[in-house]
Amino acid sequence: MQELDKKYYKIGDVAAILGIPMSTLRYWESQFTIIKPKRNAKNIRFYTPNDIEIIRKVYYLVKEKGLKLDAAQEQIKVNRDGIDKRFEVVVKLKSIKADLQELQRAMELIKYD
Amino acid sequence: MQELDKKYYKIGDVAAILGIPMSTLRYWESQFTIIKPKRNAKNIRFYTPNDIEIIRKVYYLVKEKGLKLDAAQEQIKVNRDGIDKRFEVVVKLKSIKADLQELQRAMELIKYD
DNA sequence: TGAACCATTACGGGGCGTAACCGTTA
DNA sequence: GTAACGGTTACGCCCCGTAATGGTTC
Repeated sequence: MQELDKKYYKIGDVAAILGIPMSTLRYWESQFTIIKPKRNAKNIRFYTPNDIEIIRKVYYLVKEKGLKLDAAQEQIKVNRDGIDKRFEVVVKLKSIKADLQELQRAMELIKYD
Repeated sequence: MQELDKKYYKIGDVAAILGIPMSTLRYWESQFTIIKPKRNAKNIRFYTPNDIEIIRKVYYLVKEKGLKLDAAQEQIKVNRDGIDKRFEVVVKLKSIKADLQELQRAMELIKYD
């Protein structure tokens, strides 16, 4: 749990922040499995900053790129995978970099043979 | 112009090949700028294999991934860019590979100093 | 003449909100 | 009481074909 996630927003706050009607936020929540704000004992929604980021992505994909809701949700999930794969590539490149540095050190030694 | 593009298909052929009604092919043609089959003097559509490939991508994006038509067209254009960028990376990696091979040759020479 | 093509239009289903209503809590 | 929240429902717009119609070519 990150520090950022300690702050919560009510639906009205989120609507104001993102410029999206509350009714739309509720509708999206009914359609997306990835939008799941917490609730308090009185059943009031509480959104974390992470929830808001997800909704921001949905807004971008649906309103600016014209994806259907299903497709948008799928895209968000796939994007996570994409990020993971890019991360793996970075790890491999760092490994290669280490090998090259090792090679460089070896060559330095030759100089002073 | 590639050899493949010398073969042409009429709309009924394409409909049979892809399992898409002719009416849908005509409708998509009216909605997409990237679907432009040639016409003969009698105004009959003639699709190249490349046209068919584009339509196949549209089908995949619209029917299997659930994108809107606009979004599907945009995706196909973006994908071309993506392919171009991947190609650029390959070029750079080949350049690096050549450098490394040069380095390897240099080290071989040291052995026999 | 029938089969395959053409264009155009009107209709229908589904997706996507949203307005409207009523109830509850602070 | 009023403002902000909750849920539910019904309506409406728009997207996406598709059926229907009538015309042309082979």
